[in-house]
Amino acid sequence: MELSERKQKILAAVVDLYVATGEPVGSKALCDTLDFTVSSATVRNEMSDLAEMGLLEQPHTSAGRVPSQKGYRVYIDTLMKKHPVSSEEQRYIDSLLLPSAYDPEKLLDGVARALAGMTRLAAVSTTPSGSSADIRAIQFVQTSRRTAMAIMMTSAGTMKSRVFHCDFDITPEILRVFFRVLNEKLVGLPVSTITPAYIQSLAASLGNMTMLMSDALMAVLDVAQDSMQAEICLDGEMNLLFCNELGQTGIRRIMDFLSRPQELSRLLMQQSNGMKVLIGKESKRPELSESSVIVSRYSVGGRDAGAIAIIGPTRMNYGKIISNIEYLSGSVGRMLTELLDME
Amino acid sequence: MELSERKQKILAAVVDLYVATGEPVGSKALCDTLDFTVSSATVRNEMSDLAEMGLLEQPHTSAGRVPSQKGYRVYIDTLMKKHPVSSEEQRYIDSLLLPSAYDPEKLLDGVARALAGMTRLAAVSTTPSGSSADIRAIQFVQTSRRTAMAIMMTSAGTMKSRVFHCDFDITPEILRVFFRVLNEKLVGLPVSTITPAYIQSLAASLGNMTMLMSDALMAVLDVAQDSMQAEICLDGEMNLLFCNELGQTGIRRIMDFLSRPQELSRLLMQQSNGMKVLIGKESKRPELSESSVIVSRYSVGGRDAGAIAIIGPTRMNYGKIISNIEYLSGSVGRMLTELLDME
DNA sequence: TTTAGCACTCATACACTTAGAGTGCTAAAA
DNA sequence: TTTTAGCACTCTAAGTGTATGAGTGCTAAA
Repeated sequence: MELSERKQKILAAVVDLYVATGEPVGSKALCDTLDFTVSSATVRNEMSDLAEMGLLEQPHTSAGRVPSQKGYRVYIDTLMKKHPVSSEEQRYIDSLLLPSAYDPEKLLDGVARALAGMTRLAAVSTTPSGSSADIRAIQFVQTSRRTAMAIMMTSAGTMKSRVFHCDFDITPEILRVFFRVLNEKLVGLPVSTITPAYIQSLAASLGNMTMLMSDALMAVLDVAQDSMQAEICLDGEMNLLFCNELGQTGIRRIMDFLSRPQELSRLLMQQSNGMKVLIGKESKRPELSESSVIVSRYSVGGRDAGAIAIIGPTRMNYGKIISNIEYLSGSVGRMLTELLDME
Repeated sequence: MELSERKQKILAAVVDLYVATGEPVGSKALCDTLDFTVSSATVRNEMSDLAEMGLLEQPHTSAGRVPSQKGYRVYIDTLMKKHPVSSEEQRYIDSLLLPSAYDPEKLLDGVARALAGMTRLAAVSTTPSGSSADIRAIQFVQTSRRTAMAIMMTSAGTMKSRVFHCDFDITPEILRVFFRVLNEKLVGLPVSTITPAYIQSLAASLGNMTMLMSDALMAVLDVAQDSMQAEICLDGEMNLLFCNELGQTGIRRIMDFLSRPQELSRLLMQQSNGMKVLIGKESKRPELSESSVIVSRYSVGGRDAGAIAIIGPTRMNYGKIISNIEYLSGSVGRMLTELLDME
C-alpha cells in the first residue's frame, strides 16, 4: 500500500484540479499541472494503478478520474498542503467576533456566520456545553410589573436566561429573596442536579415560601435545562444551494439532517478533541454519504467545551477550510477561556 | 369586467384544482369538479373567455389553463372561501406559543416556527418595533467578575440585553449606581433619542463618573439601537426546497431575498395595517416575481407593532394560509398586549 | 520504463418520430 | 341564443437513432 512519490504527486494533482474545476480530470489536462514532464500515457498508467487501489474512480468508462472517498482520505492525511489564514483574513474574523466577545451565545453565532462566509458552505457551531458544569450564580431582574428574568451562569461560561411570570406584583425585596434562597441552595452544584424532582423537593423544603417561589423555581429548572444542552448555531445553509454537484435531492438530504438539532448535536459531540474530517460515509450517516463534515472541538480553560464545523459536498478545498476552522477554533477557545478566567 | 356567476365558479374551480394538483387544468378534468353539469366544450368556451380577460393563461398551446397573477387576485378578492382554523389546530398553536408568552423575542420565534410548520412554506415574523417607543427601564445584572448585562425594556414590550465588560471589578454598589443614574436620566425618553451623540453628551455631564460608566453607556447605546429595530425571525426556508414549481433558480432568488434582512424588513414594514396578499409582481421585488407574500401586521395595545408573513410560490392554498396567519396574528397581538398591560 | 499510436467506449447533443392531452372551430341540437 | 358533439390541429414529453468527442486501455517501439 506504499505510494511512489510520483503517484502521490499525481493523486494530489487530481484532487487539486478536481476541487478547482469540478470536472473529472483526464490524463492530458493533468499533465499540464504537474511539476515534472511526462506524457499523458504515463499519467494514464499511474492513474490506472491509483484507480485499482481504490483511490480514484471513474464516473463512466470514458470519462476522467475523480478522487474516491478513500482517495480524499489519503490526500488529507498525507498529501494536502495547509493554507494558513492570511493576516487580512485574521483581521476580518477578529473584527466580526470582537463585538460579541462577552456573550458566548452571540460569539458562537458570529463564529458560524464567519465560517459560512469564508467557506461558502454550511457552518455549525455549538455553545459551550454546560452538562458537566457547576452553577456559578443565578440572577434575577424585574422586566415588568409581574414578570422577571432569571439568568444562570455556569462554570462552563454559559449564560442562559428566561422570563417568567408571577401572579403577584414583584418587588425588589422579592427578587432579593429569590436571589438569596436560590444562590444559597444551588451555587456550586452541578447543573445536572437540577431535575424536576430536585426542584420539587426543593420547593417542598421551602415551607411558607413555596407558593411565592414556585414560578421562579420553574424558571430556574428551565434555565438549568437550557444550560445543560449546547445551543446550536447554524449559518450558510443557503450556500449549499450553489453546490451544483449535490443534486436537488442531495441538498434536501443535507438540509433535512441540518434541521434535526439533536442528531446534528450528537454528530458533533461524539467527535474526539481536535480536528476531524469525516468524508462521505465515514460519518456513518446515510444523509451525509455524499458530503463531508469537518469538525473541530474547542476547549475552554483546558477542557473540551464545544464544536465548530462545516458541512458541504465531498468536493471542497480541504486545505483552506481546515485552516480556517483551526484558526477559528483556537480563537473562540481563547476568547471564552479569557472570559471565564475573569471570574 | 363583470364576471357571470358561471365564470366565477369556473375560475374558482381552476384555481382550486390547480393549487391541489400543480398541473395545468384541462376542460375535461375541470368538468368533474364543478357542482353543475355542462360539457367540456362549454367549459372550454368559458375558459377561453377568462383567458382573454387575462385571468387564466396557458403554458403552451395544447396544455390546460393556469391562473394568472390577475386571476389569483380576483380569486382572493372575491371568490376564495376561508378555511377557519380548527380548534385542534388552535390548541396546537397555543401549546407551541404559551411557554414563551413572556418573552417577545421567543414568542415571535415560536410564531415563525408554528407558521412554517402549518403552511410548509417560509415564514417570517418581526418582534414589535421599538422605534417609536419609550424607555421603560434599564436593568443591570452581574454576569461575572468584570462583565455585566444591561437589559432595556420599552413601552412597545421589547426587551433587549447586552453583556459588556468593564476594566474593573464590578460590585453590587456599582450596578446600583448604573441603575440609578441611567434610569433617572433615560426612563421615559423615546428610544430614538439614544444616539451616539446623545450618549457622548450624557457621558460628559457625568463628571467624575464618566470613566466608571463609559462601558455601561456604550452597552446602553447598543441595546437602544437593538431596541429600535425589529428583530426578524425566519423559519421554514427549507420548505421551499420542496416546492418544485420554483425551479433551482427560483428557490435561490427567494433565499437570496430572505438573506437580506434589511430588505425583508422593509417589505414587511411598508404594508398597511391588517392582512395583505402580494401576488408575484405586486410586491415590486424582482426576486419575488414568481412568489407570493402574505403579510399581516399585528397590533399591540391598539398600535401597529410588527408583522408576520409567509413567502412561497404563487401557487399556494391561499384560503387556508390566510386563515392561519389571521389567527396567529390575532393571538400574538393579544398575548403581547396582555404582557404590556401587566406593566 | 516511457512513449506514441490506435481502436474502443460511452456520455452528450441533436434530429426525428410518435403518442397523447388539450385546444379551437364548426355545425348541429336544444 | 346557448350548448354540445365532433374533428382537425398544436404542442409537449418520451423514445429512438446517430454523430461527435473526450478519454481510456492496450500494444509495440523507443
